[in-house]
Amino acid sequence: MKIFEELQARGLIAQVTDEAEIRDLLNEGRATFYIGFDPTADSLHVGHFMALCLMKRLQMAGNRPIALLGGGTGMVGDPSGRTDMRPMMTVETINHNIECFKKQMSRFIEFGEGKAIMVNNADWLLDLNYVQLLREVGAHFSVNRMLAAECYKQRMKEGLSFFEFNYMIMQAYDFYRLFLDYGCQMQFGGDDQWSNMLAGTELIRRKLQKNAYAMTQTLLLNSEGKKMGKTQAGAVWLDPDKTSPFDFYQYWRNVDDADVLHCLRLLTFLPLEQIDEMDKWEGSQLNQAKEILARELTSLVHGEDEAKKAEAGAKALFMGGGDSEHIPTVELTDEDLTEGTIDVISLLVKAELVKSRNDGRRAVEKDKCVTVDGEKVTDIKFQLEKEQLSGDGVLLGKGKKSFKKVCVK
RNA sequence: GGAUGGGUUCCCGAGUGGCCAAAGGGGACAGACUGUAAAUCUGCUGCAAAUUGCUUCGGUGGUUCGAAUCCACCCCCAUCCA
Repeated sequence: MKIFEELQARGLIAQVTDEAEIRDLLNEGRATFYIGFDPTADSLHVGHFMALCLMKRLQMAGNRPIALLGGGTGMVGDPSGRTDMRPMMTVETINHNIECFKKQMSRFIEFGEGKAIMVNNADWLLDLNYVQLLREVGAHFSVNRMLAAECYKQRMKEGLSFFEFNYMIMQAYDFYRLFLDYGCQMQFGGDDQWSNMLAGTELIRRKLQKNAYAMTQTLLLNSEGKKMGKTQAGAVWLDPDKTSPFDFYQYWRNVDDADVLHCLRLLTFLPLEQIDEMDKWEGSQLNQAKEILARELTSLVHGEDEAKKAEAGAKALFMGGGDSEHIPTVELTDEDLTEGTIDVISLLVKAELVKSRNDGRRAVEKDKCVTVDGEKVTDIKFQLEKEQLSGDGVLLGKGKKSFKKVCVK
């Protein structure tokens, strides 16, 4: 099975401009393509991960990827799929985020001579002259058509500033520049990028009378049509300091039954035959599929060692016994203790198992769901001595799912 | 610039002088049931030195014993007109 067919079989392809042409270019390894990443945060998230996987798959098939960092487009912010304007980021934030992105990306994609290329659109966007741009590029855009684009339609109710309206033009210009400078004839991206990407192919056609292609990737949605990779605490980050490998593992271990197979196809590199085999599993057997999903992804993102640790920790907590060494641990210092003791509520707050002292009080008194080493604690005055917390510490639990080991250094 | 309607807690949204830390729904969290799933049912959801106190209804001032609610000015958003 060739790469294009595999992408299709995995359900990764959402829309294409010219299927026959794209298939040939990709399958023959002749494509130079780009994917843009706007530095909206100081870590990549799951959506970016999918894009990186796509780059990797295509790179393995002999194609040349360009990772475009949006140092210029990030100055504006893509209004697609949003109901309000993104907060404007400072140049410092943007640059910092770009550095973070670079580090994380290099872990997935091979950059360098004859390999993938990394560019920053700040290099050309920031120096553009307004009037000149209007004449050279603006003349090729029809406002009527732009307004009809799906990504702007959603914003017609809530309001769309002229500032954001220009985003599409910037992205189109990026494609045009990469086409000229690197012979990049394809752009890939999330399905929400479709209109922006088409703007690019059209700009190239109008200015150069040349063909360029676009293909969008399925967005990672769950069976209810909501974006995956979000939790109440925000996104599931790839940065281990923002989302620990354990939490990352748990996120995938806990996906809905209805979504496991879908995720395996879209996100892992496991052979399709193996995934099809799992597709026959039912009921509680799906738990195995979830374990595989969690292990595979954690391994890809954080390395095999971290994946094993996360798995061991999870087994210790939920399957009984096992190796408790790898349960996420919070280390306290003497300053966290008062006269060598600490009360449960403070402990819950320090361990970030509750969001406030009130929340902790409720958990203890009302929900009665707090445990210390498996013993239920229902008295908010409950104190822990330093001796209990030294060494391995104690296992603090809130409910059946949230646990932290707490110890004093 | 003009007219009209708006800005309420994580989100949607009710509330037009005290009974308001603010209805209802969603989400989140906890419990029952399970398979660390879903669905369902129940509880719960501002903060703290907790029978009390403090902060919150776009902002700043004002009226009042008392303001999310009334007044003034300002900021922001939508729709129509320019």
